[in-house]
Amino acid sequence: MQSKKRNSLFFVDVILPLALPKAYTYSITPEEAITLKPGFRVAVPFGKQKIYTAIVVKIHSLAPQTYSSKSIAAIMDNQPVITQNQLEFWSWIASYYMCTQGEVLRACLPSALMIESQTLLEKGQLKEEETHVLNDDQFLVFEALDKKPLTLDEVISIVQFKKVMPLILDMIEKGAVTVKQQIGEKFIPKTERYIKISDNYQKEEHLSLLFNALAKAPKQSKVIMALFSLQTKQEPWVSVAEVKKKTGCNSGLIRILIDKEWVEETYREVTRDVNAYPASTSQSNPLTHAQQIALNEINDSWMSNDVVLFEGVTSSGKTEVYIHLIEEQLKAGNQVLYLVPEIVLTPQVVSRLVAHFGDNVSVYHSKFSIHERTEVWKDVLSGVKSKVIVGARSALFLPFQKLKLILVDEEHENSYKQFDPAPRYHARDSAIYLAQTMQAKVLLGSATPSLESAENARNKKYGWVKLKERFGGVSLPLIETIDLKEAHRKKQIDGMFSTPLIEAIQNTLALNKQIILFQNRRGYAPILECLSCGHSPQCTQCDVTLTYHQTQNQLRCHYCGYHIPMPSQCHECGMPTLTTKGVGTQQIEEQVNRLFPETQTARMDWDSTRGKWSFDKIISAFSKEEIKILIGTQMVVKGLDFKNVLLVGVINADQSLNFPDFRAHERSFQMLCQVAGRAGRSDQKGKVLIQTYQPKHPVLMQVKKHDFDGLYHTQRTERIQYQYPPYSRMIKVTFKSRQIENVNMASEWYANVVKQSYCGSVLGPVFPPVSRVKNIYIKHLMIKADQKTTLSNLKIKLTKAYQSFQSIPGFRSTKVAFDVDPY
DNA sequence: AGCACGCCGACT
DNA sequence: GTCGGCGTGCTC
Repeated sequence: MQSKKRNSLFFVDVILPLALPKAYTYSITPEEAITLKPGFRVAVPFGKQKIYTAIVVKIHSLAPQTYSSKSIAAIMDNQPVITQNQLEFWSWIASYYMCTQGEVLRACLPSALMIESQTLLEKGQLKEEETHVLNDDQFLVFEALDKKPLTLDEVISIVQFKKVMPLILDMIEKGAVTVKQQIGEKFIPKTERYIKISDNYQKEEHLSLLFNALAKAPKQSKVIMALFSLQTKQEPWVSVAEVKKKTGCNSGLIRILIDKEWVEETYREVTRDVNAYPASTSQSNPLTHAQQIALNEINDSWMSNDVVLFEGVTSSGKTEVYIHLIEEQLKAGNQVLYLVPEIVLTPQVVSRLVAHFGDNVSVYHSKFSIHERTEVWKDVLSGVKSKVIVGARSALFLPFQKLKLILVDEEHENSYKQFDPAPRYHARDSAIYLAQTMQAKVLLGSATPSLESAENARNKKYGWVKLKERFGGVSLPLIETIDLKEAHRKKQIDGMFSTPLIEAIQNTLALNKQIILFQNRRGYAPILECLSCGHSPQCTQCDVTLTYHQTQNQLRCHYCGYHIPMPSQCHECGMPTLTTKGVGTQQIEEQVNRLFPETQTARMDWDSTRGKWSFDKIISAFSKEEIKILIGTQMVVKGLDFKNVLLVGVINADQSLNFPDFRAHERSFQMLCQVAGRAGRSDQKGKVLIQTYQPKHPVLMQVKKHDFDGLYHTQRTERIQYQYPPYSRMIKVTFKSRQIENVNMASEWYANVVKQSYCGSVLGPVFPPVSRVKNIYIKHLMIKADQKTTLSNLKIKLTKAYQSFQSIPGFRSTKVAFDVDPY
């Protein structure tokens, strides 16, 4: 041990993927000191047993004075996988959002690049006859992988020595080993359904039997005929999509044929690279006059501003302008980052980009498999492929080389903010910082900008370009409110549907047009209630009422996944008088099916669309007009472009307007405008009906007039008056502990310390609406930095207070988390 | 984040 | 008398 210390002249400081406040120092050999540079990955022993992948940030020869350093286990790269620019970006994120660099590292590196002790290794593609490329130890491991996947520790016990990292890395290189998918991010291959005529009926003579049986079912025989004509000798299977296209039949009909065993079904995997996104049918449109002007204005504005706010009403063709901007950058050989709020919700955007830029486009999203993500990471790093990255917020962390443009689409969306775990960053704000460090330009696009961005544009901090004309001169939809109070009084209501809405749906169906019904999810999950005693079943581990899930006939907890079968009588009083209360999309779908039994409907929310491909299925069915009425939450309104939708119904606007949050009005406006934008994207003037108990609400009046400026001015006045962002800055501090007394004491103590050192406002601590999750109690403290105090000053004070907090025994078991700009 | 060490309650 | 709960401290 001693000899190690004496011999070491060279050291590396590394970031470990843990919530540790500082870098750790390891010793390296002179040869390693020549090889290593900042941005290299090294495997390091940490603690008694663990091995982690760490990132080198500094190479130096300052021997640590207070401890003796360990030496690294292995160098994992031939060249840096993290750029210098990224390291600087990490450190900014960590300090701005008050977290550790390790947490940032964890959030941004694809896990395949982060092998550690518990990572599972699997047998790779390498064939038995090619195993001569492996040495004896490697062969031993290779064989052991036959039985089961191994962890690094298990590999160590097989080969009987500790430094297995070089060995494993070499095996990965040779294809003998791959990193196993982690639980929770299972690779779900995209599948497509195929059917064929059952083997029993394939022979001529049996086929006639089949047709006889189907004599009275012309639709069914049409499908059989189609199958017969589409199948070939080599390929009896025909894709369901093709059959549907040819015969216009629906899934129900095919189901019947399968149930009768005349037809068999199977699912086949479809390759899932970016090009699997269907190339868009829309051709590259030359810019309209208005778009061309906007494009010029954006370019002009970039001369004097790094950030430009691009306010374009829905259907004004913002994407077309983006495409031209991207084109300019590609010609110059630069990289472009196109941020979208939720990648699953934007297959149409991806399709259009692929149609224009082909192989240059890569998609990056945390839902992708680790292998796909690693692929994109390496492509971006090489700077050769992947020139245009379409991604959700985490795409910000890719190793860009020549990033010169960042597009932030739907800039106002709150899904750009990460809430948990750390780093709790805002992708829009972080993008602006990142762009600065790379001399890149930023374009913030939105139909309804956030108040922050609008304010920055007004103050000339950002450029401001507006595109008010809808593409092809499509007129804005007519927006009307329906007074639910009056409807109740006149008894013009059936469940959640007022008579005017029902009539509008009927009229739209008669025109053979489509309808979207929108239900805001917030506060509207159905719960179970006993009519006799008023009891509602609660989660045993969280402070929430269980919600009713019809599909599984279960009561579930949204926070921890706890679930029980639907009870038949009340647990409290034993009476069988249980009813469901609250209206979710499920209930609306039931009512729609009752009111319009002949109509094809579909429901789309986070429960009904697990995984990204079921979402695609609903979308494609709706765009092919197999579905007439689409019922859904927030996700139906995002980035979807349906030509045939003429009516949008908002079931209830109130719960969003009345939400207790200073952003409720801004959010409601943005949401309703976005919903409204789905109506009438084609030739005909669309219609939007909003059911509400407050038809005179100022926000609804502004929505009706498409009056963003009006909203902006009323909101601005309000925010200045009450000192809400952007006229103050906020930091939320969260306290968590198993013991309720601990959270109470710890949070009170901390609040007092902050109050003494700071004269701004400290709100709380308070229990949040859900104050216990998985048996852990939670308390929140809000701290406002007014204009006198800078945000960084406040952060310093909060950190100091936290340091004294940590020195108090008894508080150590209470976890503290900071959320800067918690919006 | 893990993991070991250490001090208090319910079991053989 | 031990097993095991989780509070505390440390990891280069």
